[in-house]
Amino acid sequence: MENIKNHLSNIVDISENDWEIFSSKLSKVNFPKKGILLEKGKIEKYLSFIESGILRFNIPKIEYDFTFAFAFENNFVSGYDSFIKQKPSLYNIETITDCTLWRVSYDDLQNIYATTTIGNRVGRMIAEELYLKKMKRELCLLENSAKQRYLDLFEEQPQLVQNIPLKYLASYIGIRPQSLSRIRKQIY
Amino acid sequence: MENIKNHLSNIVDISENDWEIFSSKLSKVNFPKKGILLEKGKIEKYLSFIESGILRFNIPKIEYDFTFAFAFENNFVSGYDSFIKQKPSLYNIETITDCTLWRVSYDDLQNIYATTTIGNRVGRMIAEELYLKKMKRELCLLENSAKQRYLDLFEEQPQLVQNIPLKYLASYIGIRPQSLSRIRKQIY
DNA sequence: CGCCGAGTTGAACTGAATCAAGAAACGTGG
DNA sequence: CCACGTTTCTTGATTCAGTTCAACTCGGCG
Repeated sequence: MENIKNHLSNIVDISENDWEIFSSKLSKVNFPKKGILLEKGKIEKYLSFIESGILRFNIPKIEYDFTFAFAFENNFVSGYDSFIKQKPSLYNIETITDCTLWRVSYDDLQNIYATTTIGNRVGRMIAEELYLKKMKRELCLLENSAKQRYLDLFEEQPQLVQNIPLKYLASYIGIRPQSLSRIRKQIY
Repeated sequence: MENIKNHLSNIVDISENDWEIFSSKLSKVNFPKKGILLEKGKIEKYLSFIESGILRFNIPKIEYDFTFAFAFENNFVSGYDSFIKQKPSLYNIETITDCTLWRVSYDDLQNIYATTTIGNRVGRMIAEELYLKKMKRELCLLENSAKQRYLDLFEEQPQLVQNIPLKYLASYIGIRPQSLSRIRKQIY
């Protein structure tokens, strides 16, 4: 829980009082490996902070299971578009490893938004943070080759990439598992 | 200015009073075609709403000028990452056509954030909106072929795409101008 | 032990990049 | 308002990265 505070403090000053209000609504949850946090078609009820573990965002397609994002320790995770609009999610979120999360429900968060200033600040900061991440990714997808994207990911999350099956990584990078296998071979 | 209110009303209820506070800080600016809103290396001072016109986000590279995003009428535009962190921007924002904008300065916005609830709500909503757009784009870049991305863009912004030079579009779609030229040929 | 999903490897194919040259459109100054 | 230079667009030939289809290996698990 201390990690969440640190994480938020990096972006904005939070008074003890504000932190009390926010943190009182957080509850701890454990998910086993391959657990489903959010199912396609369902509405996201939570905004979660990852204490430990790795998750993936995926679209279960007819042809193949398509992974387009990951979430790691000490970050927020949510089917944020579904969460914001409270409409059915277009994708699943599932755990790749065992996970421990701290989460706040939509209703509680709306309550915090409505009754406190810090709520909206925190909400804004989280949205901004997620935006920056997507922005970075957009540039990465446009500018870099598949090989470079793999190397980048590896550099950012070295120890974690080891734990993710190749096929998920391939899909995230935007190529086929066969191609990533060849790229790996070419690197080592 | 009424457009901004409508735009925001679509996402959240704003009281007349809140609107007064927010709108009092907005000022109108005109930019000619090829005008520079934000220069790489400078810090973004404004969050702007586009009353009319089209803009592009670009990175001036050694090899070639790289356009990675556009902004259209009735949307917010800002070097948002630079704006949020008040750090030098990694890219330019320039106008493709003549533009009329309504903008609020960083300081005024921080002031609104600090003194009102609606400020943070609006800020949160804008960040969320930008995030949703990037999210959509991420999926588009990963799932679709260059041809499909072009058709998508064309469908979304038909009359506007006409006004954008091919080379900017190509770069946005993630291919070379030559390739887009061939794709166009293939379509018509 | 045998199965199954994950990863590797090969060969043929395809979409897009690159290099290069010419045509069209555009802007500026005379 | 035309002439010129510059930028943008088109088209061709070649190369390359990544796809597809297919066969095979490896490791884990019932």
